[in-house]
Amino acid sequence: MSTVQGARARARVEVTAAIKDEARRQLAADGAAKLSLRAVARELGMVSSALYRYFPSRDELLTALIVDAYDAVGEAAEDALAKQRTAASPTARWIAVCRAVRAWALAHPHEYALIYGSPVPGYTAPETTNVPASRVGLVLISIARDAHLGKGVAPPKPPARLLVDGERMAADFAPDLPPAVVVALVAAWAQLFGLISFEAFGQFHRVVEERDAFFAQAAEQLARSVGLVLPA
Amino acid sequence: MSTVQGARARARVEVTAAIKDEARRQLAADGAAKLSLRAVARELGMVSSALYRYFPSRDELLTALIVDAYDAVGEAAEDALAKQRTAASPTARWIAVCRAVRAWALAHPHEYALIYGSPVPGYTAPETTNVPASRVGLVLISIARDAHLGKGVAPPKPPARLLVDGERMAADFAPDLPPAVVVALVAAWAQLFGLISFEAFGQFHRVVEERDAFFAQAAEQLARSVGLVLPA
DNA sequence: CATTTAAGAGAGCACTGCTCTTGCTTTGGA
DNA sequence: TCCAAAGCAAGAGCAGTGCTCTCTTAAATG
Repeated sequence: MSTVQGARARARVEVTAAIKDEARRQLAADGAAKLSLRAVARELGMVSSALYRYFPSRDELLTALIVDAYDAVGEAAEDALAKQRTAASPTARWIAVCRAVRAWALAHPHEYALIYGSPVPGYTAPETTNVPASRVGLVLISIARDAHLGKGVAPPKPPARLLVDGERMAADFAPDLPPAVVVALVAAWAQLFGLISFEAFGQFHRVVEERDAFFAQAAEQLARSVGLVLPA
Repeated sequence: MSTVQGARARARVEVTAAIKDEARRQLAADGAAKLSLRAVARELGMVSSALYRYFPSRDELLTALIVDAYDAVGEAAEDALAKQRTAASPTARWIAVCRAVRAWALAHPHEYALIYGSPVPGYTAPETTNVPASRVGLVLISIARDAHLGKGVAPPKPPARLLVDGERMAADFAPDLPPAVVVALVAAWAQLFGLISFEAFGQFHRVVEERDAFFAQAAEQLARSVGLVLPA
């Protein structure tokens, strides 16, 4: 697919990309609330109505940016893992991935807010975001799987009803992981983004100063909570 | 203070309250992005320019709602603690407070998003929000203090630079707590809101179904991470 | 009672998302 | 090759927004 179609089609993907780029620029500068279709069009030298040939509404443009943002964090996480895949211990890999996600968030706070802050559009995230949204989670799962194939400290056993959830999730994502580990992983996943969100959204202002060290410490504790053993 | 001033002054506080109430209604209905000064004024039977006698801008109105929301969660947490103060173990109190905060968030998702989601206004939260914003944190600290005055499992020792942060925070909020515990508390605080935010913002959609049990399990793990011992 | 003060009403500015109609250009089939 | 069909840009226009003025009326103060 994407064979050499007519020049018209190529122009279309270029304009589409230009719109997204300019929108991302404005997003990074002023935040999602102030992203204006008219301003994007103005900056691109076209009239606002022309932009509707490419994105049927402002929310659709935002959705496109959301998908791109999910892919960007996901890629950051996957790259961090790839760089450490063979050498380091599972715990070191876990911490490296956590660090990478945090670094991306702090470097792109508005894009981060778009995906992990309050949902901006009419409350329902489109289905197209589901796959890119799970990339970071899958990276974390893969680290835990590698670790638990060897030895690993089992997390505390959850009650039976929760284990049902854990089994279903394990069936979907990691058939060889014990359900209790999957449950702990999901919790760690949410907690990781709690740490990052508080830092990115300014909740640590005048509270935590040594943020790198603080985050490293917390990421280590998260690794422990999913049963990864610490290097001596 | 607040002595019986003229009837005009009383009308002012009443109108101010009515504006905030209507704004809160619209916030709960459609979210912060769609909160409109003109719509609030319209609903109250006044003209939009009159509203500016009470709030100098839309952001100031939002700030007032933010302060109220912080106070509401804070009160929910304090009430939950008060109900269990004498009877239950520190761990049970911790979980009760966590549950109360979560319940408030799920009951008022838009107000929750206002304070723990992406920062809406021009990036700087006013200083007036600082005190109400710390109420939940103070409740968590007080539970840990009660527990650690007796016995408690010390969290892993952070590196020296981080301990400096911990000592400063301890000096501010809990002089009798070991710095390492304070550091762990702040991490648990952020992680708690990570769990709640993911649930409130729909990130657990089609992932976690047994959310009550899941949250209880995670809250228990958080208690453990700050050194609270579990009841046998 | 006179005067200062506060509040509401209304018009208006600059902006937004979005729709509709009007022309122009590229495209693909006869 | 020509011609209809489709894609695209432009412009006007609608309804809505935050916010700022001016004007008038009602209350509080001296």
